[in-house]
Amino acid sequence: MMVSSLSGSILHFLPNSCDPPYKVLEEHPHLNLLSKCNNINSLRQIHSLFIKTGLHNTTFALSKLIHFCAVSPSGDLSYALSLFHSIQHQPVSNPFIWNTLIRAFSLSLSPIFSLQLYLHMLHSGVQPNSYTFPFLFKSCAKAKATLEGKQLHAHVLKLAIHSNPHVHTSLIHMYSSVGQLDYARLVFDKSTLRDAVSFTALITGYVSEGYVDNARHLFDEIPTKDVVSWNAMIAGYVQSGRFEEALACFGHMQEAYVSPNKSTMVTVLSACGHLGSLELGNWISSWVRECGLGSNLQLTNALVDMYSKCGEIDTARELFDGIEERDVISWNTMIGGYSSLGLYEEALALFELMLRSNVTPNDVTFLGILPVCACLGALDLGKWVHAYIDKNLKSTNNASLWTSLIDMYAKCGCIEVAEQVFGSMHSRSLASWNAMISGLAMNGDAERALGFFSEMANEGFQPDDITFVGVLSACTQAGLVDLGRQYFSSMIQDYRISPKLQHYGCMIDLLGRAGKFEEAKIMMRNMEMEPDGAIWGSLLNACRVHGQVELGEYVAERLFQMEPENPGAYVLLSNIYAGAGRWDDVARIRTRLNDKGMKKVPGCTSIEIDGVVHEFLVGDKFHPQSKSIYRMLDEVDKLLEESGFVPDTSEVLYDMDEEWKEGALSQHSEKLAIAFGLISTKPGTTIRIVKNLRVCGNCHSATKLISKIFNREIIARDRNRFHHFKDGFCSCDDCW
DNA sequence: CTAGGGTTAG
Repeated sequence: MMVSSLSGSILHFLPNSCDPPYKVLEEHPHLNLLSKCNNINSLRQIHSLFIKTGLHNTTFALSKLIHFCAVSPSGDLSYALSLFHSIQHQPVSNPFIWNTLIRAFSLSLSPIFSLQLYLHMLHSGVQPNSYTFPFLFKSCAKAKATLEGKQLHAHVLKLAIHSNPHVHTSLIHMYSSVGQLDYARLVFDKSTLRDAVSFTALITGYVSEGYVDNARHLFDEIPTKDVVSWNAMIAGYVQSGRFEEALACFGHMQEAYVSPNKSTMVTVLSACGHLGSLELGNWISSWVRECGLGSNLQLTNALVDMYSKCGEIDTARELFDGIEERDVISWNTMIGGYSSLGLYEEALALFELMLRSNVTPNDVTFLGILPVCACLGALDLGKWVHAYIDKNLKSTNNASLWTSLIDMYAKCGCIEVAEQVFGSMHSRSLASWNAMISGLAMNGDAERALGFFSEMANEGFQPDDITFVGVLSACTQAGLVDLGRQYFSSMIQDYRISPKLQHYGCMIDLLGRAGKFEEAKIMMRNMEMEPDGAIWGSLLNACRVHGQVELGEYVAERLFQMEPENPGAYVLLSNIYAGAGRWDDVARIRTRLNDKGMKKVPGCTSIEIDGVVHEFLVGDKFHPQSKSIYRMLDEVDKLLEESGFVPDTSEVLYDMDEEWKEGALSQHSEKLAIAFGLISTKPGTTIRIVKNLRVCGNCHSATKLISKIFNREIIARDRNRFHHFKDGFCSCDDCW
């Protein structure tokens, strides 16, 4: 919208005064009623009283009414407007009323309307004053109406009110928040007004454009820094992710004897959470109690966030439970806290409670819940979330929400749906490309993962370290040694990304599985950092695949030292011995494991039926439908036998890794889950299961056959990848 | 009678 240029006639217009003097009216008894009015209904009553007594004919009384419903939080802007229109028949020459309505729109969801009102004001011949412009500039800032803001700037200059401090600062603020730093700076530099307020307006502009160091220089120039300017600087560091500096700034603030307030603490708590500074967090917590601010919602939310980020989830929950009226941020913070600590059940339980409490979830809620769906393989819930987003949050610009959906579908094995979501995104982010690439890789489609990588480059996206984790893992899953090497060196040379542990992990896994042990060892020696347990672990797994007993023993010893509490290395080494037929050594390792009191993580498979997640352990008889499950299992085994399937008993020991020895092969958790899936879903439905460990060789062969016999697609997610079983084949080509 | 800068979840 363009504001017509201010004509001379309007500038020189002198409003007529048709109201009786204010003083007389101020003493009118009914006017005092407004000060006690606290809701729209009593306002209506007062309004009717005004009509009865004839007060409604005075602009002064109406302006009081309008002010109440336009600005008070319990007011009603449309009521204010109808009051305003009721006095349209006579010229509203009182700028106060116009200003009030312009202010009301600047606070509303459609601030741009205040500009329309401003135009209307000009056409009615009312001269804007120094009160009008701060509201207008706030609206321009909110609506990012740069062009209109510049025109209004011209009006300010014509009216010669640019040296008014309020007008001046709101102008700087407007240019700052639409990203026009040069103009903000120009306004600032042209004026002699250099108080903390105008400095701060400029500082936040620099911060939001990412120039936190420039902001700091300005900050240092402020003659007398007040709380707000300190808060702005601390928040600037927090927004730039420079949390240590935020805390240092907070320290300087205290040295300068400026007392912090609520906002200071809210901001500092956010930094504490990111840095895990529990000590400072606790100190602020007692500050909050001492100041009697324990019931302040913003502060409590910030404390909940800080505690959960510091891992003190129970303290966080206690605070959360103590909140009288939780807002959506309280819920999101708590759910996100559980989610990021891997406490999935708790996160889901709280989400359910949130919905039952009739709190409307928003995009941030789902950013906490979708990773839970992804980790648990809870596809039904994930689909529900997707439908909810489509229905209620369709217009969200939040690219990370769509990315979370892509990730969820990919991790639930629905790579086609993930791709549909990706295709429907309005503006793709780097993260969404990354999610697609690693999603395709983990679903065993290396070729398309690499295809997406080149496509993304064509669309002008610069890959980052996470992209390359996806690309390299695609190579690893598919055993593409040469390509993997090429991408690895291209990452370093062409993209100047220095490899991290995860990249080395992929490469060593890739080389080891291809039997290139020498090359893997050289790479491990040349790494800039110490290889971690995961890297030694993948080398040990490679030793298992290639029957490398001697190297395996060496690698296992390293792992025993590095991670004495991790039974994984013992299990893998015993597998290596079993594979070589060295049963005495198998027994020796098992004794060693038992002596240490370590237990193998039990194999556990889950399957979601109608939104409920059912978990199975080896030989598990706890399920309410246990009897029918075992009846189905017998039938499965019978059919397997009839089609010539011979259980590989050597694998019982060989694969102790996965299910130890306590259960018969046919009672492995994945088979229980599949049997349950067969009796609980309609024929032909895809069965999806999630296993916490790698799938065992015997079950893998059995599942391939089951997919053919029962004509079912079975999608199994194990610890690191997917197996799509169909017609007797698996997408992994029997290599995992 | 109104007015300027900072403030929580990802």
